[in-house]
Amino acid sequence: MNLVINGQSRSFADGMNALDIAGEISRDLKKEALAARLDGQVISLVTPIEGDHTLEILTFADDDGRRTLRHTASHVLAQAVLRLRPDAKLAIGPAIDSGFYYDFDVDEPFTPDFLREVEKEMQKIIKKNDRLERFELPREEAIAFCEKAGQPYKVELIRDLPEDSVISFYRQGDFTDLCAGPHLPSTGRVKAFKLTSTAGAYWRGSEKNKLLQRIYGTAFFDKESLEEYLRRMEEAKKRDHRKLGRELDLYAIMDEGPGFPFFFPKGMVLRNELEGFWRQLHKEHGYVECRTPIMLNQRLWEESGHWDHYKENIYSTTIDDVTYCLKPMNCPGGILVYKRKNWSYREFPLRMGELGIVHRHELSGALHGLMRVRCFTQDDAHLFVTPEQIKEEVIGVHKLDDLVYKMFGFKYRVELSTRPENSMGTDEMWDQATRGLQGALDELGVDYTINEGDGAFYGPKIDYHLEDSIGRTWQCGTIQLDMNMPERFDLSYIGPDGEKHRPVMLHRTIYGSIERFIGILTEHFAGAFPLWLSPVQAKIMTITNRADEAATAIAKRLSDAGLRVETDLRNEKIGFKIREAQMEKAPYMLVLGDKEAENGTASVRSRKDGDLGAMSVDALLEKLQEEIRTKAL
RNA sequence: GCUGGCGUAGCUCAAUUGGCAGAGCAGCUGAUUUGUAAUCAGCAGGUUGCGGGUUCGAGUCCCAUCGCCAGCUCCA
Repeated sequence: MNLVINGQSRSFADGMNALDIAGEISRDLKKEALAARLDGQVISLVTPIEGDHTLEILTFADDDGRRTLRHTASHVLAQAVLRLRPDAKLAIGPAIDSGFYYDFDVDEPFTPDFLREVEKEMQKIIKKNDRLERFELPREEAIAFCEKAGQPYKVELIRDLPEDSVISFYRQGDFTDLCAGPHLPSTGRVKAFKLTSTAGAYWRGSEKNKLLQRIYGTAFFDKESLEEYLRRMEEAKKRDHRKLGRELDLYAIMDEGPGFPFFFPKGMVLRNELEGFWRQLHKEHGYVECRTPIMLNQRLWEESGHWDHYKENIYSTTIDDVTYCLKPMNCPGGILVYKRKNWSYREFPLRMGELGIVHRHELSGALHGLMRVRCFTQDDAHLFVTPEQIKEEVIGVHKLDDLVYKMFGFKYRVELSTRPENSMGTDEMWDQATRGLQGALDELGVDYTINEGDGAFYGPKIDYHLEDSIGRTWQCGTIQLDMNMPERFDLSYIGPDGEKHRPVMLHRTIYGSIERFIGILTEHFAGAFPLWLSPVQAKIMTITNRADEAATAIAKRLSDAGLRVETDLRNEKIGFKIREAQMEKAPYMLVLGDKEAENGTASVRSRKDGDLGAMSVDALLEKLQEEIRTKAL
């Protein structure tokens, strides 16, 4: 047979497997091989190959290679748990980005001590190095096999497979599991793993189903990589925005208001800078701004459909027999602003922004620092457009998102979410709206994944996800296409034909929520914000109190020029002052002693580059202002 | 909301089988006038989340409740 491997064509004997072939290429590759990709399909290293194909040997560096290793690790985990708890019922056990998990139905929840026992049992299984053998069964036999094994969840999984699907199992020693594969050739190839945590998880992800016990773990190709990963996770925890928010005196959430963040003076600087930039950017891109009340009567929310679809998340209060709702979204308010007058197509697209404060009663267990709160400010905007303008406007919003995220150095992931079950509107509207969003993404050549059934109740949406310090992703920007609200509120504009037409509404955010975005920013920069965002941009410190006057003068000069400065005139050693300023992550430290006081300079120290030497105040001011103007990272 | 874990000084953490609530940092006071990541000394700081209970005695054990953490669910 002829195989093209990494672009090179070679001949091998028919029936050889990828592991043998890797061995012929190099001894190292054979050691590192985890799976193979044959004509694009991932296969096991021990699957015999015949005929002419394109083959790739997959190592840990490849997503599918990594997944194969971790998937096998999850089987080893399940095997170990079954040995220790023979009555455990197996649910599912996939590889995930950070490792793997397995869900079990057990009477007693797992404890941390039990995890250590499971790890020991896994070591034994790995040491024994059992082969993983694949076999297939016809549907009815597969069901009978799982019923006999006392595995009802597996039976349910098989019943849900399409009639004609191949049902495969993997056996390793005393353990067999329903699984599509592929897997490593034997358990001994799982060399470096760790069980990291336990958690409850609902069967098939629905809270209506039984709560199962999940064990999370991770696995790497070698011990060093595993330890490196665990070390990195420890480091990342130091960047947790909840910790930095307190240490840097930016913001906090107190027991008195779960999910309702406080912003301290320094945190307010971040908010104000972000909002100021937002206003400037939107002005440049043809947006106008409005503000709508944070509380409006219940009738409005009934009319908009929020009462039916979102009631359990709405805070309300009744006064004078009228129920008022704290707005969970800005759109109905924006719609009232639109409806105040008649519109011509000539005024379209109408782009109306609002930094809107919304309240949502999120489940207590879902709250997470600034990332998920119960009160937040959306950098919202509603675009009222003609159907013909949809694509162009979506493209325009995407470009704004891209510009903002890139400016901060964020990588982002795009998802297109389609019609959910509990939704309003006709199939036709949804089709048209979804096609509109998809068409714009395709035209832009954006990579995106489709999230079936995850749209808003009034329309499909494009979501932008950003990562936190430990790799969890959070939705920030969103573009939602809405043909329902205009219908419900009977919105119209006058077209070129002089007739009334229905506008299409786009709801969109870029930061998503100022609070969440600040959380992400804090973690992204580990609290060392770029100069333009830094709460204190320059800290001016004296060596002796003979320099106090010069320090105060420089502080005034910089402050008058619009910079945020603080002075440290305390009678302390300069090393001590620098240490504090460095820990406060002040981007610039200006040291003033007798020399500087005499010749009117400042010794400049940068947070990241250390001592930069003496500079005149003019030169310094110019340098800082340039850095702020360009929003340098 | 659910499952599990955890709540001790502003922060990070101690406190033996139930037996006198403690340390470092931060804070305050005093001394020190110092050249690029910690000067020294002293003082103060607590209804151990809140409420019940068991006990001669509870930070420690039990119940309830609030909050936090991880995950699930949900979502900007």
